[in-house]
This record gives sequence, structure tokens and C-alpha cells, in this order.
Amino acid sequence: MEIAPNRKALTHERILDTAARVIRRAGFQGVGVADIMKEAGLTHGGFYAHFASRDALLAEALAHAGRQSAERISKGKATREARGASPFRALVEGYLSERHLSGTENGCAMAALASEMPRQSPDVRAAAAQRVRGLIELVQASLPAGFEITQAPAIASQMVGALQLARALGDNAEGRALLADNRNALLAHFDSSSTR
Amino acid sequence: MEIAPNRKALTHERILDTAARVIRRAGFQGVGVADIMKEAGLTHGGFYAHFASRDALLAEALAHAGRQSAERISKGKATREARGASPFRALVEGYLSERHLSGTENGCAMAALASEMPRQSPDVRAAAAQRVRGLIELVQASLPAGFEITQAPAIASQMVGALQLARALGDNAEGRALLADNRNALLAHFDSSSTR
DNA sequence: GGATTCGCATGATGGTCATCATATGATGAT
DNA sequence: ATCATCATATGATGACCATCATGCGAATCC
Repeated sequence: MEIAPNRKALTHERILDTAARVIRRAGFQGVGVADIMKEAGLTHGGFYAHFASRDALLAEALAHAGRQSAERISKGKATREARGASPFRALVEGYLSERHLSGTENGCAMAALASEMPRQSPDVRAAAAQRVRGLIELVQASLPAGFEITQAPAIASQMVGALQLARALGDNAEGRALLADNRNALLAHFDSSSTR
Repeated sequence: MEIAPNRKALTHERILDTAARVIRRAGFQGVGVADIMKEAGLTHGGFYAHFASRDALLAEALAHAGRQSAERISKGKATREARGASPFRALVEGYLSERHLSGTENGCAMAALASEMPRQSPDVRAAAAQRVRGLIELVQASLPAGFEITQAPAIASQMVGALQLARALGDNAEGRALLADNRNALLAHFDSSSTR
């Protein structure tokens, strides 16, 4: 009976996974229950067998997106470290990459949704606060010598802000230039070969 | 005939002014035509005598909000300079203030709306890009000796990101602490008395 | 293999929204 | 004072949305 582990649990996971991508693409307010179900290959009706409400899904989906994006960021970071980059450089170059600029759907949930957070339900807000803390910890764990630990929140702020301003400018030369300026500013401190 | 300058133009301005506040509070997607008209003291019907569409209003309103917030930021900066702060310190302390943390409705339009920008109409996006450039110029004009001019986009990114992460954490001790960390990081470079 | 359970689909309900057609009522000209 | 004009209000239309009641079909158990 464990061999076909609850089909329902699998579907639940699939909805969550889809929702995590869709909310980053369309925003909390830009997505309806039916949109998510359709993209998950289902119809809207079964939704309330899986979630108590739209808000409950959003909260779960944000936490899920946070785990997804944290994992993806860590993975990209590891790849760059394997190529010889320092942990901090690997983090910064991965987060402020052109790939992340255009890949909102699979990127950092906070960068994709930050300005909508203050208007969400308490459950969503709690997940958002967790995500902010996670980002700061990630930065903290990558800080090179020469940085104070109290600078981690500032660096996290800069990274998120940079991605958002670059996206506001657009996936074009201007947006990419803003990303590059941010990489340079962050990496100049401890290493003279700037953008790489 | 100029003595009572077009009542229509006045109403247009009033709608715009209201919309500029409402979109920062509720977000682009969180606000309807009727909401804005009601808050401006009108009914929804007359709307299309003033704007071609909802999108047209949003674009005009964002530009308006940008002008409003730029002016407000500059004014706060001038006040702090008059009290003896350097231009850069005045800018940073004003932008990353607790007042700005809780005053989304009258604060920086980019901090209030950034993550919704990529999904907006071309007209709105153009206004957004203008706003990003304006912010960067404001930072540039305030840079103290010891900063490179190419750091302005990075500093602007950090300021916007800090406000958004702080708001995601909430208008509470944790959010205020993140703001303080950002003020310290920005001001530590050229002045040893940190937060204030 | 027949009954039962349960996951999902179909379809309905009440609400909200952008947009527009038309009515009203005030303002300014004659 | 009467009329024309124009800014705004009333009300309608069609679309969309969250939620839920009910039905069907497939997997599970006896």
C-alpha cells in the first residue's frame, strides 16, 4: 500500500509545484485558482479537496517556492565554486546573473514578489519573513573575510533590490548594466578583478 | 475664461493624485477603477471621460507617483541637511527611515511596486524605467567623496531592496532592525558614528 | 467480481470588474 | 429666463473569479 503512495499526495505536490512557478510569473494577485489547476493539468473543481482556500494555497506555494529557489541558488553557487570561484563570488555572480534576470519563474521568490508581501494574509507573510531570513543566512554563510557579519542583511537587500530594479528596467542592455554595476560594487571590496 | 481653469482638468488631476496614492497602497492589480474614483469622491462612470483605459491611468499615475515621491524624498533630504547632515547621510537616513517603512502610500513608488513592474503595459514600464533612472540620479547627486560614480546604481538598489525586505518582515522590530543594518552599512564607509 | 470509497470533473452561484450607453443636472451664453 | 453644453452619475453588459454541490469513474477491499 506504500507502493503507490497516495495519489492525492502526489497531485497535491504537483499543484503546489505549479503554483510556486505561476505566482512568481504572474504575482499573487495575477493568478486565479483555475489558472493554476489548468497549468497543473486539472480542472478547477477539485481544488478544494486539496486546499482550504486560495490563501492557504498561496501560503504553501510561497514556502515551496522559497525552498525551490533556495535550492536552485545553492546549486548554482556550488557549480561556480567548483569552477574555482570563492563562495561569495559564486553567490553574487549566480544571483545577479542574466539568467536570473530573465528567469523570474524559477528564480528567487522574494525578488519576484517582494512588493506584494505587505498586502498578503498572515500565513503568506509568515512564509515571506522566513524567506527573508533564509536569504540573509545564505549571504552570511558566504561572507568572505573582511566583511562584518552585520553586513549580511545589507548585502541581501542589495541583491534583491538589484534584481528588481534590473527587471523594472527590462531584460535589455540597461537592465543588464545595472546588474553588472551591482556585481562590481559587491565584489570590488575584496578582489580587484571585477566582473570577471 | 482662464479664471475658472477647466473644472475637468482639476478633476483629472484629483483622480491622478488619488490613484498615485492608491496604487502604492494596494498595488496595480489590487485596485479597480471604481475604487480610485470613489476615493476621489466620484462615481465610476465618469472615468472614461478622463482616461482612455485603466492602463492609461496606471501609466499616468505611476509617473505622477514618481514625481510626488521624488519631491517628498528631496524635501526630507533638505530638512536633514539643514540640520547639519551631509547630503548622502540625509538621503540614506530619510529613505531608510521608519517613517518610510510604514508610509508606503506616500513613499517611493519603486519600493512600493517594483515586483509588479515586469507584468505591466509598455506605458507603465516606460514610466517605471524613468523612475529607476531618477532614483539613481538622486543617489549620484548625493554621493560623498570616496564613492565612485558607478556605485550609484548599486546604492540605489540596496536602498530599494532594504525597504522592501523590511516591509516583507513587517513594521516591527525585525523590519526596523534590517533598516538599521542597511543604514549602518551605507554610512560606515565615510563616517564612523554609525546609525545616526 | 461486485460493492465501496475517493479523487477529480462538471456545472452552478454570487460577487466583482472594466467598459460603455445614456440620463441628469449644473454652468455659461444669449 | 431659456437654451445649449459638458462634466459627472446611473445603470447595463459581458467577462472573470472563488467557492461549493453534486456526479462519475477508477482504484481498493471483501
